[in-house]
Amino acid sequence: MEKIKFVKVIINHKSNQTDRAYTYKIPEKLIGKIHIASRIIIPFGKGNRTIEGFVVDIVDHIDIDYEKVKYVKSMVEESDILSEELIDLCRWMKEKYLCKFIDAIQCVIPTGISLKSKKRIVLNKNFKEKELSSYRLSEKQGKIIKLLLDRSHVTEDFLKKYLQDSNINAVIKSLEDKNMIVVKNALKSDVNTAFEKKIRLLDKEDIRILINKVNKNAKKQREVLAYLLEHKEVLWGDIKEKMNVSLSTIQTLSDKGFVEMIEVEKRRDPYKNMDVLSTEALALTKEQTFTIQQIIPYIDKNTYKPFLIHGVTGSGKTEVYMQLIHYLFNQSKEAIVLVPEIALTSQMIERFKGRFGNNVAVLHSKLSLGERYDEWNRIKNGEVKIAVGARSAVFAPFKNLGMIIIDEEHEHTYKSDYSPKYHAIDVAKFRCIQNNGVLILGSATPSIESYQKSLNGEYHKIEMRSRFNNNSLPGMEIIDMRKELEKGNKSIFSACLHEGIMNNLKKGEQTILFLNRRGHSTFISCRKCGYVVKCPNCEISLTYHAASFDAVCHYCGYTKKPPKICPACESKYIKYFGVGTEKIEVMTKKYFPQAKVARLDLDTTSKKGEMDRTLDQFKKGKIDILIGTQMIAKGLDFPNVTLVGVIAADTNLNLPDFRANEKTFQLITQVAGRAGRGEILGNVVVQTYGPDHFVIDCAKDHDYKYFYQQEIMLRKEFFYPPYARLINILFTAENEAQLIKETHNFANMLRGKLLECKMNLREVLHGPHPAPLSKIKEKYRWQIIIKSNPVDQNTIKGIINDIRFDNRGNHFSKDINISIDIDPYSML
DNA sequence: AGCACGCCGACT
DNA sequence: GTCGGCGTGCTC
Repeated sequence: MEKIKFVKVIINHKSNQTDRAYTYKIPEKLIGKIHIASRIIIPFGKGNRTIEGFVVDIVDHIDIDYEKVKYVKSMVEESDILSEELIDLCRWMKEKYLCKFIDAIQCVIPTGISLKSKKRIVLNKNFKEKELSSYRLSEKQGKIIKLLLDRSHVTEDFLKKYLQDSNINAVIKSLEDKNMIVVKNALKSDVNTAFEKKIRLLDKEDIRILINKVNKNAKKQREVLAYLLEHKEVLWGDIKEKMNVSLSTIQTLSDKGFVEMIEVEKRRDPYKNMDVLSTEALALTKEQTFTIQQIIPYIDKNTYKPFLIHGVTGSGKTEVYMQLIHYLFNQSKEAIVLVPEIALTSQMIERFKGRFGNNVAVLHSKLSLGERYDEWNRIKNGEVKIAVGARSAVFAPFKNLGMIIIDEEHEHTYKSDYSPKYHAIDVAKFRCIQNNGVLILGSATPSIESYQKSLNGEYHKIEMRSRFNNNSLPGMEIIDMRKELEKGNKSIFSACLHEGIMNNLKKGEQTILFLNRRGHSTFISCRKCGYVVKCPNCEISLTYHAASFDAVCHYCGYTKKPPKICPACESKYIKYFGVGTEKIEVMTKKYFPQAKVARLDLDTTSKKGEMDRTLDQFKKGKIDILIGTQMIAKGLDFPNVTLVGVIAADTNLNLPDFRANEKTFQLITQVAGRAGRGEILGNVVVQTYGPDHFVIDCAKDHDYKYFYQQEIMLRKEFFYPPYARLINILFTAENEAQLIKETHNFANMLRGKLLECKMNLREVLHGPHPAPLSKIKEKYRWQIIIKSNPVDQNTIKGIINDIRFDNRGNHFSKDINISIDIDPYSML
């Protein structure tokens, strides 16, 4: 007799209490079919409701009561969406980020694919309409029955919308108890494979003879046959458009046995309308060749090897990436290319599609569920060899992964905001080790952590110092805005920047103005009593948007008209302070009425395609001055831009954030890189109130190394990463008093256990205290920050987990949400 | 998540 | 004395 085997299953419930592997028996019919990573359906709970689960292990014996163990019900039709490699990755993520196993799985599989139980409600066959009056029904019950008398069924989701109530379980149950309705449960995913019709010629006999068999009057049928003669098979959508035929024509031909209609899987292609310029490999500079030569041996060797390419903007990193990938192809291995965000993605995608055509799949959040799913499937099925995308593309399910490239590796977008708060570099490293792949991090301004690793040998460092056309880096001018004020210039433009813009307008060259704050005025305040207009849901000040005359909360979107009279002291001296991009736009139009001005920030790009439209206009020279936030700092490559103005370089410099210097240096360097990418030398004007700060100084001289030396000393002195490792535990709740109590409770337990481990409390534990954003969307936020020696972090993670789950009789209220961020990007 | 169990207030 | 409210605890 064959040994009965058991599977360990992670079930698809996002509850802390079900975050463990459940054991199931494998029914005979599934033995040999189920393997690790299979997606299966299992009965769960008292009513044996069916839910989705993922096999994480297969074992021979178990240590729980055999009778208690249930059988696996079936396998999901699309069962192999995960692989053993990815399950291992999830297990690692669970440990590393202290998240639930299922959260890690959700992160790795495409959104929308997981099965949700959807209730379908129909009338009970035994229920007679004429007896309706004999039931005493509540208003809601009556509404549901009335609805069901009109239609065959309703779904739970529909009912929720119809009754405008998300809590409808009770009312459904009550009708079920009265035997009036029947509830059917079905597991469904939000995203499905799309199909389309394909028409194919059945070549039984010579087609020319066939055509003559068709009635001469049936002109359309003959046309279709003639077309098919040439093309053999054709998609219904295509032929419909081209020849204006109706489905009945095809149906007739099919009935006659001339053609057949088959359903084929359809790939929704998000870029089908993109006309890409196909490119050939460019001739390489010496430096590029040298870079590639250093990496290729490791591709050949088939071992894990991480590289940091420190290359100035315009040094031609992308061409290096593409040629490396081309080399990888010869080894029939696949590559993932990560880019920070969507603004950058489109230029990168264009270049990759241009070079590699249909071998590229694209993954990012702006795609629809269906599009993303299909792109993911193209990767899964080996139809493509390259995945280009944002953070989550690091999970691309390639079978033979050879390389992961992370461009602009210092970008904060590689760190996830949602649980698990993973960092794409960590995940990429893990995947490359698993697959013996090459990891390539590229940046002009590497993160302090990465650069340190490249100095201590953990990463192989490669430098690219010269710009592609041998252009020099743009000249930087630092303007002390305090001196401007002394000279009587109260405008937001220094004399120097003003003159530069004027000159550019005369010469017909373009200008970019950068400010990292959107809106018109960043806060509204009473000059008499100091009252500041704040969001009632979030503890932050509202930003004034002049276009709509609204005061808007940038965290929750709360909007109201700004007060004309101070609500606190009833004075009329309400003033608008702080400058945002919207105000810059207004001022620019005022000072340079002859210029064509456009603005790019979150407010102007919320409409789909708006961003590409503006950038296209800019590219065509229809815009003289482009104003924007972060999103114009990165990647844009316009040769006619010869002047970049940084309106206020130090907005972030004085924030209580250990990464403030790093962020500022990176931002100035990046924005500066937008200037002088063409034939003409570029110029950058940086306005600041603190021109002596070493960050400004280093940025001016394009001196990353000196910046690094200064900054790493500060990190050491104040015990910050990479010398320390951070953990941020964020507690949120609506009830502030309870939140504070529970947070302190947690901190006390933590303190006790840390003492047991002989940790230096003063150094390690910070807080609890209100989070820098102490209230967002009606929820109060408190946090505990743990700063430790890198070697101690695992111990501390263990302690946190113990407190979270092992505290029987001392548990934390369900009303309090605990979110753990391991190695947070910043403390803000 | 969702379902059963169990303990308190409003009603027949 | 019972119906039903939802707080609590468990699901292989």
